[in-house]
This record gives sequence, structure tokens and C-alpha cells, in this order.
Amino acid sequence: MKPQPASVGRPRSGARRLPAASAREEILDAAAELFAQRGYAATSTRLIAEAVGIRQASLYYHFDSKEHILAELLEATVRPSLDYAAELERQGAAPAAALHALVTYDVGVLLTARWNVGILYALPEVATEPFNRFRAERERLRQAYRALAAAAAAGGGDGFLGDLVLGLVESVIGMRRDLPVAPAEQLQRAVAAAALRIVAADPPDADGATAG
Amino acid sequence: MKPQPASVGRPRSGARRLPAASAREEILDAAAELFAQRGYAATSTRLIAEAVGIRQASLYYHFDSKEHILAELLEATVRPSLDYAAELERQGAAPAAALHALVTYDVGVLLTARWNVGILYALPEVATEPFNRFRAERERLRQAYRALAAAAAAGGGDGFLGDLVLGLVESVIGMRRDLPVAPAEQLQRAVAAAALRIVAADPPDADGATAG
DNA sequence: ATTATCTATAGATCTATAGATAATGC
DNA sequence: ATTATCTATAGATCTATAGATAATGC
Repeated sequence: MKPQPASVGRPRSGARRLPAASAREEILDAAAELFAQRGYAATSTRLIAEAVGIRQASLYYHFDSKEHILAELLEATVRPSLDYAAELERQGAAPAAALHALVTYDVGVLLTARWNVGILYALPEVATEPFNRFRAERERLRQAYRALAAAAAAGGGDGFLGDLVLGLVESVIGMRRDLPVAPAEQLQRAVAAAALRIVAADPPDADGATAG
Repeated sequence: MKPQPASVGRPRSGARRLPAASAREEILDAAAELFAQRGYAATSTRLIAEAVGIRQASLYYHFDSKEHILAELLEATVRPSLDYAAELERQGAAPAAALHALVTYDVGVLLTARWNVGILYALPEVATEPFNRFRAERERLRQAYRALAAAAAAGGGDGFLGDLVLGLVESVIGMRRDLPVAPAEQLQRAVAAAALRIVAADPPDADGATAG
């Protein structure tokens, strides 16, 4: 969403998708919508270009390949949660409160993103090389959940409490897709409360002071 | 896995994939492996045929289209859980015990299937017409979870407790894919216990009598 | 001169159909 | 005669590259 200079370069054939955004951001936005709705492999570069209002070949001025578009989308969607987890750790919040806060934040991100990009996490394509960095970051988020869940757990836990909590958090992706309306705040509260019940910790007082 | 007659029809170019199975079953098995590993759209009919040991065009003697192959795979994977839910209802088991049993069963199915076909539930392609029957059956399973969760819930629940439990159950799909080894029995117990904690019900005595 | 687009296209697919053929069954 | 395969192919894609062109910037 940079200022956007008047208009350099040859004019487009179609109207802009997002007049306030750079071409690069328009492409990412269109790709996010189409990848999430129709799947990555089923979305052609032509379709993305049409949604942006440019010709198919013009995509390659901004991205080296279709895979690079997906990689950028994926990395941009884990990073906020990962940053937030790091911030919580820096603050040294109590485990249960921190877990509650992270779950609330993460569910919020998944539900309020402009497109339901969380769906893309499950794509088999993501197992390949161009997505190594994304997968590494996602593993770090998983580790954060494991650490918090283990620390918050009353009875020590089975060893994959954190994985279960992460799974619970990401289940909102499917709910957003399959169910008529998923009310964000209500679902955030429900999932955070359920996460604490999974680790069998008492909920933090009232509205989880750390959950900003 | 029908008896399989000696060998009618023109011989194959390659060796059989599953000598004991019918051609139709071989195709479904190969497609399940490839769809789960590489994605539906990214798996060509040629690739499926190669895995079976026949020519690409020969697939069409057994299936009308690639979509029909996926539809059959999907329907075959929800049906056992749906049948089991119906059986539990018929038996009139106590809600908490029934929920524990259904979760245990469902997790077992997802983890021990020959291929991780649960991944296919999330495919965007599934939103289209050829998969209407599958989606309807999956909704019925969701309803079963909702009914059991609401009945088992101590405090009434938020309204989507059942959806959260279903999400928790299906999170084992991602664990099976991303984590080195997912020990089935251990995970079944952990998920079932977590499900009961989510609905805030006491766990059934010892090993959930109904969980056959 | 630089930038961001355009047109045109190579080369590699991919799905599904048509019709031939090599087995067994009767 | 029936069955289950095969070969060949039509027609429709799809990704990425090459090189032209229409703007602004200096």
C-alpha cells in the first residue's frame, strides 16, 4: 500500500484491481483469492492476470514464477503470529495467559484475513523446495505452541498437547470455509477457552490481560 | 478385493499394482496415494495410470472422469465414521461415552488408512457439483459431532463445541503428514481425552466401554 | 533512459474419445 | 461375444521467454 506514483510504464489493458496498491500487491491479492477458492494447481497464471487486469505474461515482470507468488503469500501469513509469539516470550507472560493470548491472536488472523489463505497451508505443493523457508517458520510456530502448552499443562501432558492446540486453532480455517458465518470475536473466545481446557489449565481472569 | 477371475481382456503393458485387487480398486489406490501426496489438480491421469501399470486412456474404461475417481475416494472415507455414529446413536450410549468412542474411532480411521486421504477433504475442488453427495455426508457427520458435544457439555456450550471437536479430530491429518511418526493408539487416546476436556465433561471410566 | 506493460509464441503438457486388438467364455 | 486393454490423436490448455511499445523521468 505504498503511495503509488502517477503512472509509469505502458498502460494496462484493463482497470486496476486495487487502485491504491502496487502491481505486486494486486497480484498477491488476486492470487490469494483464487488459490484459496479454486486451489493452487487449478488456478492458471492467466486467471490471476485477468483478475488483476493485466496480460498473463506481465505477471513475470513482478514474480519469477507461479511458485514464488505462493511462497510470498504463505510467508506473509505465518509471520504475524510468529512475531506475536516471540513478543509474548519476550514479555515473559505466564504460560496459560500467553497460550490464551496466542490462540486468540492466531484465530483472529486466520478469520479476518481478506482471503482465507490458511487453506493454503495444507497444499501438497508446499512440501517442495521453494517453500522451505515457509515450512521452517511454521515449524517455529508449532514449537511455540508446544512450549506454551507444556508449560501451561497441569499434569505435564502427553507430549503433543501443543500440536493438538495448533490443530484446534487451524480448524477455524475449515469453519470459515464451510459454515455460513463465523463470527470472529465469539470464535476467538471459544477456541482460546477450549485450548486452555485441553491443557487442563484454569482460564486467565476475565479477558486475558495479555491478549491485546 | 473380490476373488478376481483369471484374466479376461487384453493383457496390460505393465505389472499389476495390487495383484489381489480389481482394476478399479487398483486405480482408487493409486489415485489416493498421488492425490494425497501431490494434490488432485497436480496429479495427471497419466500419472495415475503409470502407477497402476496401464495406459492413460484405459482409466476411462473404469471411470467416467478424473472427478469421479476423487468422488468415490471421498465418499468411501467418510462412510465408516458416519455408520459408526449411527450405530452409537442406535445403541443410545451416554453422550460423553459416545463422543469419546466416536472420536477414538474417527482418529483411528484417519491415521490407519493406507493413504492419508483425509487431506482430500480440504481440496477446493470439493466445493463443486460432482462432490455434492460427499459434502452432504460430511455435514451429517458434523451434525453427529454437534449433537454429541451439546449433549455431553456440562454448561451447555457455545454452539460450536461440536465443530471444535471435529476440527480437533481432523487435525491428526496434518500431524500424520507433517510429523515423523504419529503413533495411532496414543494419539487416539490423547485426542479423545482432549475432546472431553473441550466439552468439559468427565472422562468415561477407564477405557470408554463403548469404544469398540 | 527507465519502467511496466503489451503481443506473439515455443514447447510441453493434459483430458477424453475413437477405434483396434488380444485375451477368455460360450 | 465379451471384456479389458492398447495405440493414436483432437483440441484445449498451460508456463515462461523474447522482443516490441507506450507511458513517465531527466
